Amino acid sequence: MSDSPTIDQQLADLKRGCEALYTEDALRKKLASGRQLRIKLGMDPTAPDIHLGHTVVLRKMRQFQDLGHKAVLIIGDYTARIGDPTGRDATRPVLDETTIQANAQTYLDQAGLILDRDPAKFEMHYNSSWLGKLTFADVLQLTAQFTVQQMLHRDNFKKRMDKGVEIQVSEFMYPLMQAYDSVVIKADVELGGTDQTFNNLRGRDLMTRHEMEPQCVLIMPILVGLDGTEKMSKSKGNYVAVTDTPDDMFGKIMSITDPMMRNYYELLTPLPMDRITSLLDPSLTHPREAKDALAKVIIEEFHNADAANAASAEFAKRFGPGTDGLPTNIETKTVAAGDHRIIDLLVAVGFAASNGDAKRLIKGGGVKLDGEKVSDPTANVTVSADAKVLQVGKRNVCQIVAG
RNA sequence: GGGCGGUUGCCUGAGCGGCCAAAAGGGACGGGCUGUAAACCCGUUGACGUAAGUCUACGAAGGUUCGAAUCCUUCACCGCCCA
Repeated sequence: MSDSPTIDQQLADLKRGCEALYTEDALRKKLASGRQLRIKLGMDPTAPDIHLGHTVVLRKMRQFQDLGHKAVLIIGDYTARIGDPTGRDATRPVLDETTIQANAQTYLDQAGLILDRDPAKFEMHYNSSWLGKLTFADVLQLTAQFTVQQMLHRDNFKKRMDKGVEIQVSEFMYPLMQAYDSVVIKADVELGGTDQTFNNLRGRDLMTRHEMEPQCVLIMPILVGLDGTEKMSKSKGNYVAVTDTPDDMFGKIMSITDPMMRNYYELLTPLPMDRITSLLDPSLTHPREAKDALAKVIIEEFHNADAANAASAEFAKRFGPGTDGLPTNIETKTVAAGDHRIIDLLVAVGFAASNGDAKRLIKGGGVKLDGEKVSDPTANVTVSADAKVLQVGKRNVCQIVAG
């Protein structure tokens, strides 16, 4: 960021938000060496949609890049054949080649929103390019560097043993392969989430055995999802995708709880800590404002400042006091002209999952037509060229036109 | 190979042969209060039907019953114990 921060400053910045660092002294030494460090980040090409949770570690990578170091992205296309046992209590299904390629590309596109793709600071490799060339003898040699005890020590293997859930022998290979990646690309630092600790530390072991300077391992915490309890993940639906629209991002971020703001600020924004502290002090900043600022900073990163401001304004217009609650751009749905039952319209525009659902919404008092609450589930609506505004709750609004 | 126990709605989980579309909690959704925050309060939560009601659902397939999520048989998967 500034001209040339001291090593201590650099170290402090890099440690921000981080959960664990193996080891601080080693990293200091590497930073002090003055050479461009090779920062490794492995990517499992199974989940193509990047969300804020993934960006925690990507942002850390970007920090290294900004200090002049090189991001070395490993697309684990070969490791994906096994499936990372991490965080699983069952074996993962194996992906086919085409899917892996497509996912890797998507990942790259989206990670590019955060990483600096300047070739001087960025490298990408598919680990199939070296893992695929190993002979059986090579693999044997590799396996000899690790022990079964070491593997069984690992938490999730242990759990699966206890529960009697099968563990394929091949799954033991996953950490080995990942460790081998570090050897091949001569990593100085490997980044990962807490769930990667075991794998990343194996990289240190293996490098030591290869008489290399072992990589440092920088572990970032897992970002908690919008619900405030589970980790952010696509399957939980508690995520903000980097490809979300500014309005969506804004709305989602505004819905997090106040206590979560600290975590999000620290892990998802570049703001200095003292600034964050004052934003989070309710006597200095109203929590709503702090959240608004948080949302804007995050949106700026994936879109731009104008989009962020627009999203904020739009949000205020829709949900602020003294407004009609209607979005600026109301989505238009076309329906055949003539009379329709209100419940059919609700289903047709996707606001209700079924007729029964539509009736329930009406009975619950959640449906409005042109601003008027609808209370009769059997009501009919005449659709013509004049747009009628249909609302369910505060979030779902569209206008209906004959078409 | 033998013995025992389990498999229920989005999830957890209770379910005397009829009163079970299935308790309870969670989640989700709608309403209230707000800062679309949290907490809290209220309501809803299989499909179709204005409704009466009909249909589909309790691992799978058969069977016994006027009637089965509940009983029997076989199968599948899981757990525990013995060899």
